[in-house]
Amino acid sequence: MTPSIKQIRYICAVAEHRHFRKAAESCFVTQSTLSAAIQELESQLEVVIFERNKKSVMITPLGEKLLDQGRRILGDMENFISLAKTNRDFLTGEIRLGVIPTIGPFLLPRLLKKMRKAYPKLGLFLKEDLSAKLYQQLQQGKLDLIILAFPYSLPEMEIVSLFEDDFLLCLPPGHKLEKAKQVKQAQLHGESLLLLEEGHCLRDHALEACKLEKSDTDVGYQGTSLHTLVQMVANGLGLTLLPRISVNGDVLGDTKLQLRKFANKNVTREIGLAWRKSDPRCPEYLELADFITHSAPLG
Amino acid sequence: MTPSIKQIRYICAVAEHRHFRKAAESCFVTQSTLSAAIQELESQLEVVIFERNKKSVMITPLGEKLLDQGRRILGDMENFISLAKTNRDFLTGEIRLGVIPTIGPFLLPRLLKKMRKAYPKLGLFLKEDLSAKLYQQLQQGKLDLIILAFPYSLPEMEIVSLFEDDFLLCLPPGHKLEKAKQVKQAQLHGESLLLLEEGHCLRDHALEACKLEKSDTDVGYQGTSLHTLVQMVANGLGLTLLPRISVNGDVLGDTKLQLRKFANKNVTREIGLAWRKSDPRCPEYLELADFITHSAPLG
DNA sequence: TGCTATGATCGGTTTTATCGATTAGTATGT
DNA sequence: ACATACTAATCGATAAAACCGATCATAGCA
Repeated sequence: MTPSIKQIRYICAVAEHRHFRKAAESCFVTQSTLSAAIQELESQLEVVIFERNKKSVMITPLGEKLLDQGRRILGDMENFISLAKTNRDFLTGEIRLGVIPTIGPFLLPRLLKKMRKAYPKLGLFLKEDLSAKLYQQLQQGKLDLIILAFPYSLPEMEIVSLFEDDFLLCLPPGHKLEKAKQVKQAQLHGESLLLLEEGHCLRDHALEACKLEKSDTDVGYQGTSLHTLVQMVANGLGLTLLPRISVNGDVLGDTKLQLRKFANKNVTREIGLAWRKSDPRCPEYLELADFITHSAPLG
Repeated sequence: MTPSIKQIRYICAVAEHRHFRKAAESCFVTQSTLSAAIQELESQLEVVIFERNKKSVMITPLGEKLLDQGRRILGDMENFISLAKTNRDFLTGEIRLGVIPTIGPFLLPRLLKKMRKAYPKLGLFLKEDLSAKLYQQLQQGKLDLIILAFPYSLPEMEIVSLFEDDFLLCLPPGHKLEKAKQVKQAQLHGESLLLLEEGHCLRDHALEACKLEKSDTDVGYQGTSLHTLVQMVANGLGLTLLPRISVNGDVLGDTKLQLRKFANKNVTREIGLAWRKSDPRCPEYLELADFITHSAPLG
């Protein structure tokens, strides 16, 4: 049997007041309650903590040791409570979050649901836009936090990495690359590679990841969103690269498109969180980053 | 409101198993009990520790911190219990204690009563004799512990001081020294000083304390006990020195004898506890010494 | 569409905590 | 010597809680 916090409290009170009735008062209970609790503790542990005399209360040597340890327990319990208190107002209020279109629709649905549970008092204002626009608004203080894909230059901003998001090759059924379990970057030369229109960082990251030049792509067709691109591929207009996060986010829908991993390493983009270096809520953002990393790495 | 140990236990169990039902089993309660307890904790602290999904249990960042602190509390509680366990068998069994006649009758009555309460499982076998005899028996292992007055030479023995016991001058009503509130050692010259018979260390300590030679005393009368000496003083045969411990122990009874303090410092004897250096129960004796010092310094 | 498994919830029962009143024992004052 | 004041322990009754078993709502899987 384990002693209760209350019992520890009681013995500490008696040690302090050296008087059962006064100790009981200080604990807001009657003397009988306190006496019974201490007797129960002593008999359960089979030790004598106090040597009661009708006129005075003495503490046994063993009692002194137990009291010392007991006070430590109470101290730790206070720490536990104040830990909860100080963190209670952590991640509350409102945060204005910007996300790029190639992340938002796939990451946010699950993430927001979890966040509502973990941080019920946190209000999130959301904005979806291209990296450059989000950066401007972050600078101006119109946003507090942005989720982007990196590498991307963000002077004056604090950046933490959330997780790696690897690219998958998306091709229509019957395509000549369908038989390969994995593809290599070099096999894309000469293929009609469909990408998002200018401004989307995904476009640059995909090209960089596949070691391709802009001239390698068929600029005749450009998608306005990943969903559009998928439809274009389904209609036989070419191939495209999809970030895993979008695949996990069901960007393919009920199309019959195929996906292939790259044999090469590091065909990825990095998803990260950024905020103004001067923002005092930095600790909260770090915790939020931790939360996202641990709760949503695979979309 | 303070969390209970049980609640801390429950959250640690859930963190360990990441599963409410299994955690509940490990705590020997039903899942409903555990769920309710954790919910109560979370709502009282106004924090979210676990993010429940029908399929998995996640721990919030704050939850991790609280769990860390919670484990500390549980650890401290275990220490508390084991502290009690290891000390439970401390000072149990039998101890053979020797005491000299000028201490025993005055110190033991109160002390033994307190010890019975503080160490109910400790049995004490008592022996009263002169210092030299006690020392011999301690050497031979016929005693475990002796209480003597010091200075006294005890080769091979461990000695700890318990408390100082000062001498008081005891005189009959009407004596010429009665008017003085305090007396000086020098005033005793020429007085008829009654002492215990040879062999009692009190005799030597009293002479030493008063800077007197043996020849200064009236060797015609010697008492066999302090009670005898008191009766002799009451009958006008002279003065005597009484240790305070005996006065507090009511050696005077209903006599009308007067007591005077000495103006000089250090007119005292030292009461101490001794045991064989080789005795493995040394830690227990040290604790016992501590107990005596704190519970019986003034008899 | 069932099937299984999870955590939350509800009603009833047992257990525990607490109180007020009383008792027994001790020191103090008359 | 006796009454008084104060102590901690004890007792019986009652209020509070802890706990269980059964059920429910929901999510994932076949």
